[in-house]
Amino acid sequence: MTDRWSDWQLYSDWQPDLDSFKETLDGGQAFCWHETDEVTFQGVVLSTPLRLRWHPNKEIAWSTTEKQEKQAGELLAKYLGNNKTYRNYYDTLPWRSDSHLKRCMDELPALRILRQPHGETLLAFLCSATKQIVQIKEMLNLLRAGFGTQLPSGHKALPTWDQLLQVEEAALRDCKFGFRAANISKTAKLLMEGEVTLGSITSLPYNEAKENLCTLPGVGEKIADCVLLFGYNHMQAFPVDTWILKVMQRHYQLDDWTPKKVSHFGRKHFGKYAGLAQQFLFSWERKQARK
DNA sequence: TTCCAGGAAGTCG
DNA sequence: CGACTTCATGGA
Repeated sequence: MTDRWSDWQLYSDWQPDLDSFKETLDGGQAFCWHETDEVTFQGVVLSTPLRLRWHPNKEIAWSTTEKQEKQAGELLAKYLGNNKTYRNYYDTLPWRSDSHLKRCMDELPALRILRQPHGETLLAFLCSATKQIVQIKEMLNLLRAGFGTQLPSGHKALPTWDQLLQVEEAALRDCKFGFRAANISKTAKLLMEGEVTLGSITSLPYNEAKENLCTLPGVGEKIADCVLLFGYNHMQAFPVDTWILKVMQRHYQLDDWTPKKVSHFGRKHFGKYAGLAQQFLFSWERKQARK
């Protein structure tokens, strides 16, 4: 690594507490961040190496490698969002009438939904099926190390979907992808053929975008919702995984509901920013389990 | 050892 | 439609 990092700069549109900072970056939305010390994360988004550091006055500082400051600043503005948007999101969620949601929001008062690059989000969540977060990170790190593009700074970018076309399925299995390898290879071909493209989904409303994503092998409702929420900024998407099923059973008395019904309930009950509510519930439940 | 992990898709009744 | 299997791999 020939890290030559720029000076730290202030990110003025987010003042999180430490827990919200950590949970947002490394709580199961993104898998590219690793802690370098108690208050600092390092990662590579597309071809931009980044460091983010939390300060006790709740200011966030960032730095990138030299000559990338401009593109890094623009990327972060989209990736992390801004105070004005989130004041509206928080205010719109039904915490006034939902005491469990309020409890979850009080615990992580500055939690945000990342807005990640489309291709990287799809790739990550195709890896996510019946894997723990640490394992998803390992798979993606192996892929990055083996098949990613070398950056001038010495870091590596994740392979793009075009590049994944050149990666044999067996090589993916060597990166511990298991049965997910075939889905990645088939998806790479389908995206190349152009019936569904990551760009064409951008302009579609939530339901149509979800239908399109679900035509890709290995993408069902849950993974589609994750990609739409964490990549396409569809805040009404309500991913239902095993944790959320547990949450809705324990705290909302939805016993024996199917994931499809729970997803529908979530969008109705929590409203147009249901995906943010989902992340509060998800993070809180996981934190309880760790205790 | 057994169970489960930010599931999806195929089969069977 | 719903219930059950299989898919690979490793953590708890």
